[in-house]
Amino acid sequence: MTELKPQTSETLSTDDRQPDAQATGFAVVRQAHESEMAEDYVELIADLIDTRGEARPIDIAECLGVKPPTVTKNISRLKAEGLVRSEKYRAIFLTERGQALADSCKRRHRTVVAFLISLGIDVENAERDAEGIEHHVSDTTLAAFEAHLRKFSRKFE
Amino acid sequence: MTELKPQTSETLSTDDRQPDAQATGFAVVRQAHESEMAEDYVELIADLIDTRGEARPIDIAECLGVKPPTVTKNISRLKAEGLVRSEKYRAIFLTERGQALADSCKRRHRTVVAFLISLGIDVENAERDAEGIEHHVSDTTLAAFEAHLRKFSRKFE
DNA sequence: CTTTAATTTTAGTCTTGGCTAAAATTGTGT
DNA sequence: ACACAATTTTAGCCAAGACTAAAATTAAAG
Repeated sequence: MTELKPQTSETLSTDDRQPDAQATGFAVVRQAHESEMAEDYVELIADLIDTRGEARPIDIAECLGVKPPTVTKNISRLKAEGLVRSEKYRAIFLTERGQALADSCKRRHRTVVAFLISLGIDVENAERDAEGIEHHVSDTTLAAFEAHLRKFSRKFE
Repeated sequence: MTELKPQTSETLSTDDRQPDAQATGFAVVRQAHESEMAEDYVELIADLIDTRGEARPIDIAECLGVKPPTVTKNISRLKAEGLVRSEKYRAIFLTERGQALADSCKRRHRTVVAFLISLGIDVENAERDAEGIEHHVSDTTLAAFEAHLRKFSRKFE
């Protein structure tokens, strides 16, 4: 662990990283954006299969707030990436890899939501913010969230 | 404040919101993505003016990890939105509105970074994750982060 | 002051992820 | 079984935001 210098609101350093460290940061964000679509889709597909037995494009479209043709196009990309299986005019299924991705996304999502709730944020806001935040939480940060949750839940034993 | 129902890792509800609440959530994320560019730029421009006296496209490009033509194009969009002022072949300046946006972004950014650090995350990871997270933190969540920080900093008095 | 280097802009291309309109297919009700 | 409704796909469009190559302009060096 790097030296824990307790940095409070007072100790606000202006960003003094080297330009390319900063640039790398922005690149990381841009890269995260590219996987967001895949993550949202596989997570939702898993959910729909769980709750309704199948994942139909029209339901995916409604849940995501987009139109069916958008779903068709994106599904074909996910298929090319080996995350879903699908035949024309049929419901969508996840491949092994797709299922694995869905599982880890779901876990991450639930951790972020539970974490925000543990901070006193109401469920609706927690869900909304988690949707955006979850794609940018590194493993390190996820671990910190989980640690905080464990500490938090001990208060209720 | 909405009822604080302590929901721990055990109490993990699968997402039971109505489809359009869910869809709205994804729409919110898509909308956030559209303002990310503007936020990153004005925040960086303010920073460059502070630290180097002026914000040149080539420096913006290097800091963001993109090529100069990308900066030119994006700056012209920000200009159309009334966030920056610029004349051909000259450095970039912020308008009143741009400065105000930069200020609130900077504050948000610093809060998120300080919050992650208070969780025990090292500075490098905190900075990297904050870059992505900050654009998806609602006012409600930001307030919760600040509340947590105040509580945290009391431990060091 | 003039030549060269650095910077900025223009022009044109690409991919992603939205959309509409319309065609193809599947599913349903009588 | 057939007509109508719902769903899915195709085709073609758009805007954002990245890129390269090359032209325009500004800055620096001899």
